[in-house]
Amino acid sequence: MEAPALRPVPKPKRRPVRPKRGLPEDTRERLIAAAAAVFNRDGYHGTDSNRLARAAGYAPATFYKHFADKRAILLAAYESWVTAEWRAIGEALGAAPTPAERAERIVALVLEHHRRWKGLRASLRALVATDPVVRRFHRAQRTRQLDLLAGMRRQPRAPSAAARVDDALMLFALERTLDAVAEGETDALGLDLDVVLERLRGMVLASLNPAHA
Amino acid sequence: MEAPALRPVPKPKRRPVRPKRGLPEDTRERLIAAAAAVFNRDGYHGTDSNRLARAAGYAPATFYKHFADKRAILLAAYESWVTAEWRAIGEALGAAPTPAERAERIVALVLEHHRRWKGLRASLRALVATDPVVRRFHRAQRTRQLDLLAGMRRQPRAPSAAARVDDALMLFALERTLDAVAEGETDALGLDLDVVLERLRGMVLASLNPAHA
Amino acid sequence: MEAPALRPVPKPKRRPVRPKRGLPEDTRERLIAAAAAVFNRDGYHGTDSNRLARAAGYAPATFYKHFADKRAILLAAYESWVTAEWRAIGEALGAAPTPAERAERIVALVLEHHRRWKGLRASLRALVATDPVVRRFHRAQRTRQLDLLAGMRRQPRAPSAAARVDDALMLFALERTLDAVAEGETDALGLDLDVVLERLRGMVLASLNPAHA
Amino acid sequence: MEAPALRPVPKPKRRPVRPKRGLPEDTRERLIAAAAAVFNRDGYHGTDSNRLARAAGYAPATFYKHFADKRAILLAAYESWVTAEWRAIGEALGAAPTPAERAERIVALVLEHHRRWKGLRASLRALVATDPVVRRFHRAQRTRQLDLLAGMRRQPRAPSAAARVDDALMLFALERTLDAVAEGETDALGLDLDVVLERLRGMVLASLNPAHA
DNA sequence: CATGAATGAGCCTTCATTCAT
DNA sequence: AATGAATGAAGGCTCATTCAT
Repeated sequence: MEAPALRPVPKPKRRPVRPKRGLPEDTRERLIAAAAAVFNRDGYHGTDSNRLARAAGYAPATFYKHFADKRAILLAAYESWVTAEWRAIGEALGAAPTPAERAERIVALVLEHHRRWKGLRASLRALVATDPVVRRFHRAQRTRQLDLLAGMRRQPRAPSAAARVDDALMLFALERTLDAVAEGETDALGLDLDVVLERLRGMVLASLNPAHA
Repeated sequence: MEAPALRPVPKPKRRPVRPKRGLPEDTRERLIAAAAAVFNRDGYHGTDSNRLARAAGYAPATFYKHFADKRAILLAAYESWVTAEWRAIGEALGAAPTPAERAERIVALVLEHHRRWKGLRASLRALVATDPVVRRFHRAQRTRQLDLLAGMRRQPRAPSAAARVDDALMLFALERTLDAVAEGETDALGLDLDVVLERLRGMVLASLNPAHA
Repeated sequence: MEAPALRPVPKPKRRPVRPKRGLPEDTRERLIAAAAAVFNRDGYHGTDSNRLARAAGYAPATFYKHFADKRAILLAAYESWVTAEWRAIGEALGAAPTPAERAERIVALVLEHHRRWKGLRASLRALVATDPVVRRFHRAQRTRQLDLLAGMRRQPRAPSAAARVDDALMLFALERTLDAVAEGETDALGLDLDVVLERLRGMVLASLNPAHA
Repeated sequence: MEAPALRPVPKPKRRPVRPKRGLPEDTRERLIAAAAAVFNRDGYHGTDSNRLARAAGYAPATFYKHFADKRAILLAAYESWVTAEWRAIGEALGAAPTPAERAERIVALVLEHHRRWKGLRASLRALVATDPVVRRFHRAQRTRQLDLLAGMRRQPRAPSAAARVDDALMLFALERTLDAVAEGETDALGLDLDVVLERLRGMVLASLNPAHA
């Protein structure tokens, strides 16, 4: 599936132009895009399916023609989000020749993504913590992410168990820290952003380039 | 405030004995303990205030005599949880002579706590992500935690900005990883638990003992 | 259970006096009485649980404190109805010395009941036809009714299979015909009410007094 | 109007072949046949007009090109049902020389019809009880049925009021009892089917042949 | 201090029906 | 003639919270 445009819309509130009678796929993508924006702004527990439909310019019933329930659209929005992030990283890496540059790009892009989708990520974490289905989905993404990371490494020899642990721990730390940065937690703790990012770049580089470690 | 007994109760469901008319402070603590247990089992959004009250043996209205709202009791349970964890760590450290032993104790204790209070922590993360008041409270705890950690270090010279960043990053990584362990995420990813814990011990030791790094 | 007052209330529509804070049993009976009246007036599919609650002077949530769903209150109303009818018949029979008088009383009382609760009975039939749980309940009532009828007979010797069939067929015919009378179907067909009732009395009498047949 | 094929279809669920663009009359009959089958299976309140249309291989809007609303198609299905039953009875009577054989045929055929269209009849009863328009329609059918029955009698002398009452009561009893048989109510009451049918045959015979009574 | 019956607002979901193609 | 995406109104049910006792 092509990822729908994941850009936060600036509080539509009033009904946007009615996109009456579009292709189902377009409707679905409009719903996903609107839901991502609304979740990002109001949180999963802060909206309801009627509002999600209205935000995309549709009536309540239209929502249920495309998604079984609120959770289903959250998963769809999550998938879009992951796809968009990975595509961005993939593109950036193609243009970065040295491992150091790649590490820098990764940190920068992930931070940007976490910043832009701060609220959506928060809702996601809330549901991963709470909802078994969302948790399953989340773990599948994580597995793919680990595999991708293994493939990025310079000398992909037989991947040792320890290497996979290191990758996973790096991902946990990277993600958790950049969420903290995005949400202002590091600021609140008085941490210097440049130092934080420098450390993260080091972590990512060490992970991509384990020979030098 | 003394932390109330934070032990997960195994599905009370049936009304416990009514402690009718005790000291207000006792009532409050019973409510907190019951709420912690119920949040841990069913999640914050998985219960309601009536059930919290009943789980402690009180009527709905009694709940509101002691807490302004549902969030307030979550915060109280959170505070209890943090207090209990820190007290346990403090006690354990007193009995651990070498930095390596201290690191080991810390990892073991935090893991045990995260395992036991898996559900409560999940709810907490959900609300930190969502609710500004909970977030503020959470940051205050984090600040205290950072200060505590700085105090634990062998040579508490002038704490550099970089050192505080390292501490914070270590805490993020430790906490995030042990949540993953507690929730079975590392198992699902096929990671070897011993290796994971070994790495974490290394991280904590390096943090306690920066001179050796 | 004492049967609540089953008297059709004349269109309350506007909220009656709030019976705030009564005994649960009183509330339950008020809800049942109001539901019986509303079902009788608007039909089962013509109301909703919110309206049933309001008709009894309560808020929607109160309804669900006493009944699991709309069907549950229909069953309760049905039970009240049956209980009331049987009690009336029992009382009338006590005062009727001869079988002929008893037959007359039975026909008259059942007709009166069917007339008064025409709409409720219609809803009941609709649900018996449609809902397995209501059907089960209905059959249980019918069984009791058959047993009662057998007990009324003059010489209760070994009840033959054929006698039970005759009783059942009599009940089917009596009930169906009196529903037709109550709903105006016999009028619409141009049938003479006196003749209809005369025939029914004959049927009932033959059933009570099989020796003479 | 020719009665459309009234045969219970075994759970179409998946869209049947699209008969796109046929004669309007064909479309109408396909819709009626599908609706009869679906009402019979799921009940009037257990489906919606979209499903009825899809079951016949059409789109929702097509339904409303042929029927004013959901009730209209129920009435059409009802009419088909009655027509089919009467035709079957008419045919069977032509081949039955003696009154006793005729009575037997009538009971057997009506039972078969009630068994096959159990669910449709249940919905019908529900709506007759509830909806004035359906009730009117139902009474018109009943009047025709009474007239037919009067015509069947051996010596159609001046039809007395009492005779018409007897006919109507017989019809009520026959129909009600055979519904009970079809729905398993008589089984649930432990009634012997042979005895029940024997009694009904006697009733019908007495009605056809009043001179012998 | 504790009660528990009662609540209003609102969420999730469905359905009979329409309209632009 | 047929379509099918779209809909507004409403129904069933829950929950955080209150108030008379």
